[in-house]
Amino acid sequence: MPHRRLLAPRKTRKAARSTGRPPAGNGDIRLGVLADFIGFHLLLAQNASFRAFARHSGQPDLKPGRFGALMVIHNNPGITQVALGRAISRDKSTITPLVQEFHRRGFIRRSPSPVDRRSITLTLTRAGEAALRELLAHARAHDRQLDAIAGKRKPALLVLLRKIADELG
Amino acid sequence: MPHRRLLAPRKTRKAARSTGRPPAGNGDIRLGVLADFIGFHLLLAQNASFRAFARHSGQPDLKPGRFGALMVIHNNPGITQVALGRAISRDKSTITPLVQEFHRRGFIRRSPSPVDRRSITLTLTRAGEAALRELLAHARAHDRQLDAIAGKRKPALLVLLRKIADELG
DNA sequence: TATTGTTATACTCTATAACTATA
DNA sequence: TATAGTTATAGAGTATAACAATA
Repeated sequence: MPHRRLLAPRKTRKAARSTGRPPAGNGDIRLGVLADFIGFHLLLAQNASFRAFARHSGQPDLKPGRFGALMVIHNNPGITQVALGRAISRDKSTITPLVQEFHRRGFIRRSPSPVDRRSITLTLTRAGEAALRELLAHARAHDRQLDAIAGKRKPALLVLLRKIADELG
Repeated sequence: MPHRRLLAPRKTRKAARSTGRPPAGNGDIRLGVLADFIGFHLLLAQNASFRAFARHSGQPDLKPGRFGALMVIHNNPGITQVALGRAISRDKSTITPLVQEFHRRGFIRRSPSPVDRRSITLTLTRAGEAALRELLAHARAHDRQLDAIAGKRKPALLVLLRKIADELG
């Protein structure tokens, strides 16, 4: 169902990040029919997973959306800004400050496209690759927690999640 | 937010995956090691579920966060603003404009608490219950799609998702 | 002193529209 | 005409801090 954030902000601000958890004390709240909705539990699980990752990633500087962008640049070196925007479903005007931040931090190289002088191609620098590797290490450690919870049901779980993403997307 | 969408919605993804295209011209993006992460698929599934719900809910007027709040008030009539905030993990300063909007639209009644003169208790009006019912109908229809995808594995899926939310939350 | 609700303010993320320089 | 990237601006959602009333 509801694809609404019932429990947690999808990203926490600096102050809230120190605790990393939503305020406690809602134990006596009744959820009603929501309790049987797959979508609702999907939401809760994803939020918990995200919070746990943010808590342990130790990269308070690298904001939520940045990870996916780094990943896409890594896997698609030479991608243009507009293509990056399409890949992560963001408008080009949203990409501009993002790549500016990456550039300021020395994570990417911006080179004029050899084939289209309007375009700028993006590639990760050594520092960018290193930052991504570190994030990936945290992501792997985090996913090992999830693996431990899923146990031998992991393949079945992945199949279901993939089906949901494919058939509903 | 939905959160970080790493993939464009399916319709905008290009099908052509065959010949020698430039490494990254458009939406044909390679995901790399993320592909085996539970957390990543959780994210995609939740985003897809969210988009599908938003697409079919046909309630442009009722903004995202509002549904969960209505639900909580329905299930906990007489709840105070601070308690509502805790239930949906929002600060009380975020709740104020939310309840003001509900009140303006005739969805809730605000009565002074009989036991604590600092508090205001919230209950849904007829109109509020009706609005919630309509949203619920959409939510149910949406979750039936998810049920169809999960099939007889639904109970096992819910168990896993609950475990993830509990142990990581 | 602590808590409830309100207000003032600020920050993040996002988009649209207008602009430029190319195509 | 159309597209790539930048800039200006706006809106939604959230939070912190300070306040008055009350506990």
